[in-house]
Amino acid sequence: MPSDHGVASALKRSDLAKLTGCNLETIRYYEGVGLMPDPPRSPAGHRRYGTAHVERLSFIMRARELGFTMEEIRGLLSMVDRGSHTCGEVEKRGRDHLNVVRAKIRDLQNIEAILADTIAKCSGSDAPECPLLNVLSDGAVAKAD
Amino acid sequence: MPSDHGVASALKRSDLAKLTGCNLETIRYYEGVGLMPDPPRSPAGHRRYGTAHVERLSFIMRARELGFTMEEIRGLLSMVDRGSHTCGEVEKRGRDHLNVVRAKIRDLQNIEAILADTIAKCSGSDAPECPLLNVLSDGAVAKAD
DNA sequence: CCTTGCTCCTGTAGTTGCTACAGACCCTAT
DNA sequence: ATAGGGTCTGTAGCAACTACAGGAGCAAGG
Repeated sequence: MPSDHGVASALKRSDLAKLTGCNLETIRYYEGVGLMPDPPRSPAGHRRYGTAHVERLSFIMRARELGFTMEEIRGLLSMVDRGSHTCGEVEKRGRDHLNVVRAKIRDLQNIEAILADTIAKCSGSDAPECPLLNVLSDGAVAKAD
Repeated sequence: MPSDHGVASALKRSDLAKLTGCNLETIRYYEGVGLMPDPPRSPAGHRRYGTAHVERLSFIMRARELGFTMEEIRGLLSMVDRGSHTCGEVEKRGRDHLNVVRAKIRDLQNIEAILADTIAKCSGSDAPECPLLNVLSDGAVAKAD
């Protein structure tokens, strides 16, 4: 049985990584940039984590999955840390992010439409003439008329 | 009238930037990474561009607008440079890229749905209780039932 | 002719969000 | 005791640029 040096529910960095699905190195990175607190250390200097760390990193991971940037996550966390957050405040940040997500979707859908339309006109043959190359060379976006 | 040191249709880097909409520094970057050729120089070492450069950079800019990565653009350009490209080959690269674009759209639409559903449940009030924070804390994605 | 102010040159560092390595420690099991 | 892992640190790398510092050139006004 491994000693835990008296630290309650002491998890190693690799344990935290497995529990949260976060990359091992990324944990150290988040500590460096201040998203995660510096954890207590074992006498040999090894990081020891508890349930609070698991919860915080899980929060970060889920925010990441929703596409929040690190700055946005930092903002959300500091609101929660201050303990003075309101649903209205959080909602506003969520809405702002949603708008960014929707803008990205629109951009990608534009690209998708142009690519799909253009590729649909490709012969796929061994000829050098190619509608997609024409679009790239001339900027002419073929109309579907 | 500024001398052009005998270089036909000699454009300065800033001219090329304006003509193509490319950032000034990015031109130098593209030369460094080999997307653009090293241009001829004036006696004082200043870059001098011609219409071929304008066309190549325009090609790159349009590919960029369509979301092609630099490696994809490099591939397209080298096919054209070899002069041995076929429509089938170009179409395949276009299709591969289209698949990537569509995957990104799907990912973002998932995010959008979760965010929109969750935010719709926010009271927007001064209460600390917040559906969005709950999702981030628990991973519970609210159902619209 | 000379200065003023802009452009251009180079190399390098910063951005975002990680990821991966090298080389040194430490810990566990046999 | 020693072999193998895991952990520690600092640092470099990725995409794809962007920006800056410090020096040189160049065109025009006085």
